[in-house]
Amino acid sequence: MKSPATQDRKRLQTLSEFRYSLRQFLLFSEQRADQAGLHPQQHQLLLHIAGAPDGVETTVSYAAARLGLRHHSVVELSKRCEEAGLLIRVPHSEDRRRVVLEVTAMGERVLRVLSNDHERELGELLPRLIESLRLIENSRKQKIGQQR
Amino acid sequence: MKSPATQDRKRLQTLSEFRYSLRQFLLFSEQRADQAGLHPQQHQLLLHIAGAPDGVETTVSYAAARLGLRHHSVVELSKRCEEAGLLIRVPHSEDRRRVVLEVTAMGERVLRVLSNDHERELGELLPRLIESLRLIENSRKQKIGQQR
DNA sequence: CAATATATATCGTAATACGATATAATAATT
DNA sequence: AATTATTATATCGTATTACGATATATATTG
Repeated sequence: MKSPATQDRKRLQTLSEFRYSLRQFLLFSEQRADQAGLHPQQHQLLLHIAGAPDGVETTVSYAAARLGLRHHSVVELSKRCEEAGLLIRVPHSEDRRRVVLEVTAMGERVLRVLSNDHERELGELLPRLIESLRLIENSRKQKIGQQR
Repeated sequence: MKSPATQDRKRLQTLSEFRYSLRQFLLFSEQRADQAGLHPQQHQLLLHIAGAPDGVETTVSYAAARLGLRHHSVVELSKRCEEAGLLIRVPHSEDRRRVVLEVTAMGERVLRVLSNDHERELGELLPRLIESLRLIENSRKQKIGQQR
């Protein structure tokens, strides 16, 4: 059985590996967005609007929740997207406080390409990520077991 | 069999869900780092230094590669970390161009807490992430199948 | 109808990674 | 050994962008 110090080292190595894989994916994502002429956050916003669950109102607040940003950050982001012709900001028909975001035809075109790329890349990344996650789970359980 | 449009929608929904889970994890990570008194990037840097593979020289360049940043960004980041007492910058004994980064005892203490937290959180997130990835894989294969 | 809550918006600021560039040290080439 | 090329780190100014603080408008509740 390995010494606790060695085990801790291994656990850090696994976490580091996981973060590295994650970062690789995010880098890939950023690059593809750039190549498509979008900023990464613009891409994400489009995705969450076009990929909202059926029947959900895609308001600024909804997007903020999905992106993990404050709403006023999304106000700004969505305006930049509107300027870029990727989406339009439509006042809500009933509640006039709200603004509904809708992806334009052009936005959809770009998003389609990006989504295909991302699915492909995730397919490649999948084994690495799952392996890292599995290792993390194992070493955690092992550690907890020892504590008793 | 579902219409292509419906399928596309589903695929976007899955990708959106995946990004959401990912963002949740990253938010969690940021918050924990903050609570521990670190900036997120400081945490990541520590992790990649302390969690480097055995025998690797943890130079600025190494860290840059792992973090997916330009080296000069890591110069700045590592200096901020040094000021915060999280690591020290040691000139390489042989190659005097290089600077080796070493985590301090304090840095290790903080990192240990954060790593435990992250392992726990990843344990919770794991099923969601894997499920998303699996769905992405499936819909991708399905789509490719249809193209023939 | 007043009070409170919610949704979006504005503006100034701070953080930080980057590009362009510089300096130093090592390696390669002749 | 001298010259050139490459590698590693460093400096500095800049641009992006999300944020906090705050404001405004609308909706909801007592």
